[in-house]
Amino acid sequence: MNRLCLPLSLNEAETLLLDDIVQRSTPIHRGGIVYEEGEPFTNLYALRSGALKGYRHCSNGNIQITDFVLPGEVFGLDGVSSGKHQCSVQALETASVCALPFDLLQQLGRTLPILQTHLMEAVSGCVQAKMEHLCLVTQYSAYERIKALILNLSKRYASLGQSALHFRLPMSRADIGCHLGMTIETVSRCLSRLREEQVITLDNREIRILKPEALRSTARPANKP
Amino acid sequence: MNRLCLPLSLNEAETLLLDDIVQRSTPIHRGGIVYEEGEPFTNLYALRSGALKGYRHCSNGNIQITDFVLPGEVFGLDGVSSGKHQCSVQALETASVCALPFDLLQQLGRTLPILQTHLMEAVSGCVQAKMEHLCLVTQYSAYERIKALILNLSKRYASLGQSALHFRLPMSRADIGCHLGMTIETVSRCLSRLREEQVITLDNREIRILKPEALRSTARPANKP
DNA sequence: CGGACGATTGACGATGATCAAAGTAAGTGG
DNA sequence: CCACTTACTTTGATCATCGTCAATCGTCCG
Repeated sequence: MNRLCLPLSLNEAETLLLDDIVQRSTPIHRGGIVYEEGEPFTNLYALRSGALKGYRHCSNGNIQITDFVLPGEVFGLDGVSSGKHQCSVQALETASVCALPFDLLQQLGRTLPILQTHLMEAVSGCVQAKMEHLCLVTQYSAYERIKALILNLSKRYASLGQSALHFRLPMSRADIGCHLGMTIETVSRCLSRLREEQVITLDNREIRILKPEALRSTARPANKP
Repeated sequence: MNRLCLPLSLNEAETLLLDDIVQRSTPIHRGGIVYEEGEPFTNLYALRSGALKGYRHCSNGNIQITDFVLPGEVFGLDGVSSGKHQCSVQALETASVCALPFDLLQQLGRTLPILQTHLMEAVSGCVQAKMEHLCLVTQYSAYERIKALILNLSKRYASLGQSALHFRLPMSRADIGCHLGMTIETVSRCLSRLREEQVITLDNREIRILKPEALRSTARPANKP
């Protein structure tokens, strides 16, 4: 199992143990589904390459994109508690995914306590991220939200060892809008504004960050402090 | 332990077991803190009377009210994963709280599997609620959000055996605004509109629902379906 | 080559934030 | 018990933001 798959600090023996339970899947093409809302929760997953979006049908039937998954990230934690997945996950572009059967992971967790810890941290980080996202969406303007998303992606690409300043947006404007709670037109306008202000250059989905510091939102949120 | 505290279907013997570990606290007055963000997670809590708000400091220092707690509800689940509370909880009015030491709960869970199950369901329900809330905030107009909140409170009061159509809002307009992502003025205006439309009557915080069916948002969300 | 999809841009209007003011409730101290 | 302060709420006027509608353009496919 590649270190890309789970960012754990394991020794070689431990890595081999973990390696045993990893199942590699055939590549999933654009639009392909990894799992769907309501399916029984059996695996955690790690994304090896490509990009995914997690989304959910709200009570009204609307779709809400809850998160984007980049290579090296673990996903599928929705459903640990209920035993059923609460979200669906779909490929934004051709993707390769590792499946980690959860019961085996838990078994392994008994001999490798660090695995348990990492798992817990992952769940907790996931919840925390959701709350930060809620805050972003309720308290910031569309422009600030876009800046935050770009910054977020930038940080995550950087932590994958890729360029923090030059990458390709794997998702459409519609996906961004659905994630941040705004229309595609507003997404497009905000991106154009960032381009005009020479904070970024943008060629379709190819983005280059010119002024990283301008993305760190020093601006106060829409609501009062 | 009162059945109000944990809505579990336990037999008498089991109830007695659980009763042993419950710690009742002295009443907490308006503005009092149950626990704060960052504190180590040691207890689950059940609210016996009064009302609470859960809130969080976002990365920008802003406050986001994540939820309101009504009597009979369990809270404190934030922090199960990380071991530290991710939210703070404060009393909106004089409140009485039961503390359930988590380690004892887990111990008890080994002999009472149903307790484990209920706990898991609680966590999962909590996550689900957060996602519904995200959906509400990103996709609905201020007016719809207010309707949803009233309906939500109504249902919860009903499930406590209180009137679903006549109750007192324990929180200020500012709290509502902070929870739903809008200003106090907009909150007030939406409430006034509901009054004009004779969906509710409202005397300060005393609310009476005249047309419950009008609260069930048949209206499509702000964004496209 | 043409059709479908995605993205951009403009014009317009509705929603909701902001600023301001006044009214109401609640708590405090005499 | 009342005067007074403070906090909370309501309402109005104005303005910015963002959604809607519409047209155009570019890109990716078959």
